[in-house]
Amino acid sequence: MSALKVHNSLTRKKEVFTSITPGHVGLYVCGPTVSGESHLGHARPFITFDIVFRYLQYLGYKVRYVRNITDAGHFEEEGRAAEDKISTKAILEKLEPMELVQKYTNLYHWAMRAFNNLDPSIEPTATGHIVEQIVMIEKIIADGYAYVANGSVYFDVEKYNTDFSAKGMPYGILSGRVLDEQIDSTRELDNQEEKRNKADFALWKKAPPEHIMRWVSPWGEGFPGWHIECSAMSTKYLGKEFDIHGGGMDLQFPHHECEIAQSAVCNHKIPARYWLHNNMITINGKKMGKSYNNVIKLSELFTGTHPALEQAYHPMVIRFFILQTHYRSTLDFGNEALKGAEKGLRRLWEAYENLQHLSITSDIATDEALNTNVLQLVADFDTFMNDDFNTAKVLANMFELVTIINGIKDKHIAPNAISSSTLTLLQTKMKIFVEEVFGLQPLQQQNNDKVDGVIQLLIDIRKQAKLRKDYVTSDKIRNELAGLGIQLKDEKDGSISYTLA
RNA sequence: GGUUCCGUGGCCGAGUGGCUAGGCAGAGGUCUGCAAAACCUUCUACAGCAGUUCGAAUCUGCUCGGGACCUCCA
Repeated sequence: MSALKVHNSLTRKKEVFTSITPGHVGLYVCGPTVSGESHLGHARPFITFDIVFRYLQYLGYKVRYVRNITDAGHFEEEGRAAEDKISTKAILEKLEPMELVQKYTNLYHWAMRAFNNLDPSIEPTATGHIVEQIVMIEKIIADGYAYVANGSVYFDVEKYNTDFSAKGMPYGILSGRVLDEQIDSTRELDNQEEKRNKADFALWKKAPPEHIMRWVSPWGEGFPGWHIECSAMSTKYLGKEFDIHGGGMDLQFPHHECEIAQSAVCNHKIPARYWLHNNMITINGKKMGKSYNNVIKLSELFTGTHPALEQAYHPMVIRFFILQTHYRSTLDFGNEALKGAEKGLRRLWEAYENLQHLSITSDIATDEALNTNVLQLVADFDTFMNDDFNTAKVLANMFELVTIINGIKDKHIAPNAISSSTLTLLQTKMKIFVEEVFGLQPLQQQNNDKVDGVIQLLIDIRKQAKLRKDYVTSDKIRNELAGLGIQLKDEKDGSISYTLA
């Protein structure tokens, strides 16, 4: 079997993946900031790296998957007036930050479960690691790469760049930026005057009196900077150097660049060997993001309650939609595309279920070419996934197999065209890739025995009506069941099956 | 302005030199009492121009168009 290759943003090349510790993989992915509800754009990295997590396990690795929750910082709740935060009301009327954080963490977990994303091995919170962050900042100050200014601490990017360029780790190594070029282009920010250099970034921010999230530190009351939590937590749980760091492309600069700088000072190494970045979901060609005011929240997506949505979309449709594209490409949202994904997924799933019920007794294939073709299509699942997780190509192969599966079921293809061992392999591999690697689930609920009994009864009545040529009755049964979302299908052999919408 | 990516048929998308992915939609057909489903066949492509090459969607240059990052952002 071919070796797994991944596109490493650090080297801008596709590289063979080898883990630091044989048999084990350390995977860190930047999780959500829980100051608001997750939207479709957020779904992409979590589904993308869920596939990475699942596939690495399929390859036999024991994976420690760390995905943080950012619950510290300068937060404002969506739609809540800013003055709430600085009010002097009784404590129960005030916005309690951990209450806000809890609310959105719960919503986030709800969405992750709906997508059938596996739980990460460790889900550390920034607020739970204030001490680790402070220790790390102290180390950076002690080494001379950070300075205190008016209760805040800033990272000295210029000094870092000078010293660490000599060690092969210039600031900008990940994003391909040259420090000198960007100094002029950095815009004005708050408290800019505290920084020695515009490119410097905060490790610790002094909390103004009205700020409600604050912790005691050697530099006074404040809260951690935007990048330090990931460095502190990835080091704690995965070590000074680990295998894969993932996240959205928009995090490449400055977030991941800053992480590298912080960790390099403390641990003398670039923290991760492979940096994987997923591309954005766009809407009308523009990135979905809160600054563009074009986000569709996951709850809106699942219920169809957003002006841009023509209908509700099942979480599995979203998952499938995302898998149809390679993770490094942008993916454009649209109702037509989502509806197409829904239909495609239904077709795939139905054939997948039918496949599990097929049986072939002969181990001699009567159609050698078809048999070979099936074996190749299945073998390529691994080949394509090993090529930087090309889920789109795997799905294309699956759909070619769908046609063959349906052909055998409908007897367009001879029952013994493929051998029983080929069928068994097909059944096994499809199950592994559809359910375990891709994490897909059926759109409809599992059939309930009682409901099934009722429907079978109606099917029998309809059959009898048809024999009498009483099409009024048979069509009534068919049409009214269809109205309830139950679709009857007359099979080639005269039997009738049904699907629930 | 700096860095960088992209432009594939009605829609979403795969694809880095030759073997025209795939899904959805459209058209015709088979099956069916009629449908649906399924299956078979089929129409729309590689932004434009020039170049390299026996041969380019794929390499090079230019033009046009769009995006991302440089600020919280998946």
